[in-house]
Amino acid sequence: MNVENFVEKTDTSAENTIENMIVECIYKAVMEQRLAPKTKLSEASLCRAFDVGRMHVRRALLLLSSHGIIDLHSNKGAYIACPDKAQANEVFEARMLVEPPLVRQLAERTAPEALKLLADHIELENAARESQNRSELIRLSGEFHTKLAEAGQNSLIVKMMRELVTKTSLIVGLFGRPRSTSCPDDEHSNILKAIESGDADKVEKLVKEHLHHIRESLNMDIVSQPANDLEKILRGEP
Amino acid sequence: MNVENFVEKTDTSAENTIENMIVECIYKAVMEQRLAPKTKLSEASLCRAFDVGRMHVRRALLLLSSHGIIDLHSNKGAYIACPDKAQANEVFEARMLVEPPLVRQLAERTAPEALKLLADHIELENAARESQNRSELIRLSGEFHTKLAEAGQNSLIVKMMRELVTKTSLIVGLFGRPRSTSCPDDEHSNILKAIESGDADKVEKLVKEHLHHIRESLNMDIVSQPANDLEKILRGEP
DNA sequence: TAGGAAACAATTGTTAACAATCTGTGTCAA
DNA sequence: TTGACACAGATTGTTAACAATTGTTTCCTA
Repeated sequence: MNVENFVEKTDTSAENTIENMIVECIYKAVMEQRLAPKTKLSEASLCRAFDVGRMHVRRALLLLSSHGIIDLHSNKGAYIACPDKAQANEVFEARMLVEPPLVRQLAERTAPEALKLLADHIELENAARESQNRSELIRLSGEFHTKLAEAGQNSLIVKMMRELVTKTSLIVGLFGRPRSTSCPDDEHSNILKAIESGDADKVEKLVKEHLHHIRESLNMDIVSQPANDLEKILRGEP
Repeated sequence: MNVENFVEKTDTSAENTIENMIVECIYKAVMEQRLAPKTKLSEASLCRAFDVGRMHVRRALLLLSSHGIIDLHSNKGAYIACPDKAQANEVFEARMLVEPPLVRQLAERTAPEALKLLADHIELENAARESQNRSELIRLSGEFHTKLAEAGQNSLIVKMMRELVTKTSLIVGLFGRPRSTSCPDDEHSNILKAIESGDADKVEKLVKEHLHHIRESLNMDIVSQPANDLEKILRGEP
């Protein structure tokens, strides 16, 4: 039997663990702004929601906190992260640092298949926009930037972009105008066109502008930080 | 009493947890190349080493694996990551993407205090080089790049650089010439000078060259990947 | 009635026992 | 000698009970 060759078949970094499943679900919920900052994620409720033991939930929470998506307060529980102005600025600074060279590299050399995936993704965005599926559109708008990273074929960059984009979702939810989606309508399409035309300077400029637009659509000076106690007083949130 | 203001004094993201302590120690050991790739980190031995319960060890291992520093094999244990050629290339690609814009930004605007810290660090490197303290020099050489990120004041970038630099340590340990330290002697000093002189183009070029030098000092085609069983057969490693 | 202490409930943190899996060794038969 | 099989030991994965902390309610007193 040639079983030897298949050792580690199900094993090697399959990442199909329960913990990762929970993490993925919460990432997605945050991306769709269905989980707002400061929302409490109690262990018991997560156990029920995913029908798993407390151990897996706690491990998932640890991972999420190490990614900065939630905050773990000792003896008090896990809460969706609520970035303040300074942290929001850090996220945008990091994106301004990483994304321009990333797309520049894409313009210089990218496989046609990767470009096709990006084009398909933009179609999904358009469809969601037309069907007025807001949460879907919000998620897809963010994911476009993750897809850009995926086109770059570097799993480390992809991972970092996923974190940054997810945090951006939190920030837009906090500081954005009520009905705004994080990305202006046709800018993604223009970015893709610039990549396809191989114009590195142009795409770098477009991406910088795009990030600026997102940032400028926010008002970080608002007290949007829902005052912990006030919130509880006004509405009876569990 | 104005106790209200001091709520969360000891709490807010203090990060002084046992898990983080363990993670820090292992990071440091990897940076000093005292923990070689494929080294097994059994739960029991870590419990003894740090004198903590198994729970904390397991949580620390989970964090390390999510950072890509160790690999967790189901039911088999935790092993220091052993990057293959492809993964090593990803690390260098990511650094080539992030570090040039990072130092460019430093050249454009950096507080004098931050530059002082970098100069002090280079002094430490020189001292370690002269006193032939190899493991210290290896760690400091890597940490210089982390300090560059710290000078940029962005905790997200710092975190990413720490991961990248630590993985670079693993890679250099695997593919590097036996006695080489990861960074050529005086290049750090030249980089700092270029930052101080505010010459963004020059420092970007120097950093790119620096990364190229590190990469070129490696031979990734060697079978350095210590065959799992061979290693155990030849030496009686615990 | 307001303030505060005490009991209670709910939630998180920790430990220890148990279950499942893997590793290595020794025996036996071909 | 080689291979298969079974058993024992060690290691990891899981569960459940227990401890500790927080938050809330109740009740008593000034």
